[in-house]
Amino acid sequence: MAAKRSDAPGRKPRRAGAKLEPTKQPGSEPPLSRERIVATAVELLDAEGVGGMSMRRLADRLGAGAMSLYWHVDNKEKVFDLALDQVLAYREPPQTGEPRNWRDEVVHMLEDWRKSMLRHPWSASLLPRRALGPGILGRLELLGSILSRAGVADADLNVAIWSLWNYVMGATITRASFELTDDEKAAAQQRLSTLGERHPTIQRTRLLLDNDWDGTFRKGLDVLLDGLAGRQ
Amino acid sequence: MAAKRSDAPGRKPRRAGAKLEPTKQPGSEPPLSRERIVATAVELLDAEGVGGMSMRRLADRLGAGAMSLYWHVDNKEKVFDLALDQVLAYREPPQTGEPRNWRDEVVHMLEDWRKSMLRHPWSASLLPRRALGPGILGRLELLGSILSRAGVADADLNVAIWSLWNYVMGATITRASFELTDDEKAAAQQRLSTLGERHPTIQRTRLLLDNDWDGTFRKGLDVLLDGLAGRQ
DNA sequence: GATTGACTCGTATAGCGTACGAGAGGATAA
DNA sequence: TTATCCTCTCGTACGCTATACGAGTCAATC
Repeated sequence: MAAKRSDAPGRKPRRAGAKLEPTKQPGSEPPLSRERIVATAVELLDAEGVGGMSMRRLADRLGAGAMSLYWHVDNKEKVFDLALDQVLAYREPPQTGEPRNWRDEVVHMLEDWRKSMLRHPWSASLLPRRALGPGILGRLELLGSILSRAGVADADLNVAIWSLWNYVMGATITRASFELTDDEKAAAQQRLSTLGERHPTIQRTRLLLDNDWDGTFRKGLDVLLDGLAGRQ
Repeated sequence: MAAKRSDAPGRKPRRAGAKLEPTKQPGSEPPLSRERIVATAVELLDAEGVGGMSMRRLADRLGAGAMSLYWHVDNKEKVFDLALDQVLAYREPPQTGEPRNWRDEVVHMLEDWRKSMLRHPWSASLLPRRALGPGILGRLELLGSILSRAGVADADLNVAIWSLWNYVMGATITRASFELTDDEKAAAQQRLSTLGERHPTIQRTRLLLDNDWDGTFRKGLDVLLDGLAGRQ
């Protein structure tokens, strides 16, 4: 009887013996594993987007049967969670010795966060399903520790962390969802001039036509950090 | 031959004559229309969530065949877009005569925005698919005009608008995705204490256990507005 | 009366997530 | 050596999905 593999947290799924690989056909795939499934899911998501990621197609890419995946992973939702957390994890930079000031540190980490997500645009649309994996937790911890070292009082720390998180997530999701608009930009332009009298302000400032996403992100982040800095 | 109804922007789908209803069976449904489809989709989404909203079930609720919907609506994606924009539209308050200061105005509008979305939690997870419907555009215009009247220079206006938008969207999406956590809270608590040594800061500040979402939202918004105000 | 256009919907196709249970194959116990 | 067990794979099947296609209904118009 195939008892579903338990989900105990510390479990290592590798074979006990772990001598040499079972050597199926030479040139065949390595054995399935949660890690390989997640890595391949990220590839598939990158290539085909959220809609193109099906368990069958994922299994195909892995050279396995669709149902084999379910031994390693509860369900499709779980695959999404794992892929998302993997993408969001912070790979600490080599830590060049000089200690930056806290603002630069925060900006660097948050810009990296945003960049990581934009490199995998599907991650933005997956985010709304909560997934507090180790990757996200690691980022939050790092952010909190920087701010704390910078002198933010514990009583204000949660507000500071969540404000920055909210800003980054909102900016990234917005940016990612506006990604594929090139022919749509013409339509937006047209619609905007049509609706100009109803929307004079955003037409005047060309809000929807501004392309400097990175600059706008950075400037808004500065505004937020100004507000935080003024609080101490 | 059933030529698909065109999507020209100004079109009014109603019957030309529009005398009295075709009087099918007494007590039967009113005729299909885009408006009725969207309204019912919102109901269905409220009741069953994103996963429970299928074209068949929507058609059932409307007392129609599934394929009938496609005369009024391009595809399921479009239904989502329309439902989202409907929920996000700003129903201007009765406008009590006294003109508030700009900060209160901004806060009021943004809190209403957030509340509108949290009333329909699925809207947060739908947001990442861009949908620049009239509802969202109306909000953006209003926000821009308030800020402009408050003295924000045109050169800074886009950054201000996007910063606030980003913050609200991030906060709302985060909040909505953490919604259903009651038994999970125990798990989070446990995991947090287990991982306490790896995440000392967020454990100390009880980041994940803080329940005062509304207060945190408001405080963070104040931080951001402080930053904006200090810029003039 | 004939024609047209707006609208409804039955049927069918291709795909989906995943429950179920059989079975392969190595490890262990007898 | 044989029997048992555990881990892992996967073929089949079920119920569901979005939607393409085309036939059919009915009111308005010519």
